[in-house]
Parts: sequence; structure tokens; C-alpha cells
Amino acid sequence: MNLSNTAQYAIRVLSYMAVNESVIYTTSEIVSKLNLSDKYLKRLMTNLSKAGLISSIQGRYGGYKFQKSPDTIFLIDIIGSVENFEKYEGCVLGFSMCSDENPCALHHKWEHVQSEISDLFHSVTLSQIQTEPNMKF
Amino acid sequence: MNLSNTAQYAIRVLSYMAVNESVIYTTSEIVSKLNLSDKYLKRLMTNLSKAGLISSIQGRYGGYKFQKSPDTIFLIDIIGSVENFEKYEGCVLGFSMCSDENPCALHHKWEHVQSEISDLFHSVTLSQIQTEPNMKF
DNA sequence: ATCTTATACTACAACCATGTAGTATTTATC
DNA sequence: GATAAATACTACATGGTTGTAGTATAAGAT
Repeated sequence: MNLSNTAQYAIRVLSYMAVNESVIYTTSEIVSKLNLSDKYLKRLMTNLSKAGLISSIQGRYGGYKFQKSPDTIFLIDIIGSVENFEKYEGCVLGFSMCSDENPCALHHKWEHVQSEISDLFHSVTLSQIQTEPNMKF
Repeated sequence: MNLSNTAQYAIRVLSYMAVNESVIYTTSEIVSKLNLSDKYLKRLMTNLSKAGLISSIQGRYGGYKFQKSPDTIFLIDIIGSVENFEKYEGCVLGFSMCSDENPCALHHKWEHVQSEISDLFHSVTLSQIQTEPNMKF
């Protein structure tokens, strides 16, 4: 599906935080658990805060916690907060106008798959993501 | 779905050529019909030739024609000839290992959609793409 | 007030996809 | 053989994503 690395990180981080949704997480804990770049994660967390998904607590014993309840955060909210989600919903061949009346070569074949992709991202919330023992973050 | 521009171009060009599969097409004709960059298309055509999908005819009255019959060219062949298709089939969160036993956060939700995407690209050939009067290339 | 430990900001580097420019090569026609 | 019309090749430019480095700022603990 080719989500950007940043979007993948965002989903992984928030999934991890959603396991205990009221805990305050520091970047150093997230970095050690998810094994990703420290500096890059910090920037990402700032962006997720600005997007209103989480809130930051500065200073000693600071960190990040959810600003909205995980059951109100949809995958599209996460992805949309770090990149333009439209690139995943527009015409698969890149046309700005593509419809049943004036379709691209793949329009009819692709229509059904596209709606499944969109439905999933629009309907799945953070709290609906299964947390099972063997799950990786 | 976020195919690369190059992959989108490739599908559009070959869809256009498939309408009259035995005709020799010059880059200038394709450029004028599909309205894309002349130089970039030329490089793309060279790559599609090297990939074995089309063959080039140099010199005067030259151009490009199909090397394989359009009904033997699957979408995955086209995309795979210009970029690494695995990025569309791997784990949606980017893990190199992701399975039912050791899944990522989205694994179970995504599984079904992923198989629909893969099925489509693996099963649809150029000749199966509908050519209707209002279709755009 | 000062120290410590967090996040916030800004600048820069590396890489890849995309696109442009110019030259070289090939081959049918004359 | 010379010309014309096509593809092939090489180098460079641009922009976005990803990642790194260093400094600034905030706020609790003492």
C-alpha cells in the first residue's frame, strides 16, 4: 500500500500508546520500544500534537498523552495529520477528474478495491486495533 | 493508491497502445495524445523495451510496438518493470516480517484488502482493460 | 532561583523520483 | 554516401521525504 514512513510511524506510535491510553509516554520510551529514529520521532510527536491527536507536556516528567480518546481517532485522522490522504483516494492513474462517465483505463476495475481501502481507513479507530500478545509495534 | 507517476504513465501508455496492438507508435504521437513530458516518456519507453514488454524500432519510421501480446501482460508486469512492486504488497506498516502469528497492529484488518489489491494487479491484463468511447488515456 | 529533564525549533545533509538538456546512435529513404 | 527521423545515452536540475545536529524553550523538583 505504500504509506509513507512517517504515516507508518504515526500509526505504530499511537497504537502503542493506545494500549494504556491514559499513560504519559516520553519519546525515549517510545524510541526504545519501537526502535526508530529519536530526532525524527520527536518531530513527528510535535506534529501529532499540533494536529490535535495527542497533547504534549513539557518539562520534567513531561511527555505525550492522548488529547482525543482512541475510539474517536480513525486511521484516516492519523494518516491525514502527517501527509495528504487524497493521494490514496484519488484516481489510481493520477487523473484529477475520473468518473464513470469519463473514466481512466482502470476506473471500473479499480472502483471496488478503492472503496474497500477508503472504507477501512475511514472506519477503523485506534481502539479497534487488536492488541494480542504476539503483536509487534 | 499512490502508484508512482512513472507507473501511472506506463499503464496509460500501454493501455493506449493496446487499442491497436499491432501499430507502431512514435513517442511524439503518444506525447500529443497523453500530454506528458517528451523526454521523460522517451526514457520510460526505453525502460519498457528493456523490460521486454515492447520493442523499439530505431531509425526513420521507427517507434514502438508490443513485444508480448497485451493479453499476456498483467498490470503487475507493467508496474514491476518500472518500480519495485513489493512496496505495494508488503506489510502496510512497513515490517519485513508480519504474519498471523506475529502481526503488526493493522495486520488482521488489512489482510483482506491487501489480497484484493494483489489479486487485481496479478489478474488483470492489458487486453482486459475496457476501451469505451469516453475513456481517457 | 537554579538545576534537570523534558519538548520545540531551525538548519542542514542524503537520497530518490521526477523532469530537462544536449549529444550520440541507428536506419530507411533518396 | 548524405539526409532525415527516429530511439539511446549521459549529465544535470529540482523537489519532497527522511534523517541528523545543535540550540532554544518550558516547567517540575529542589
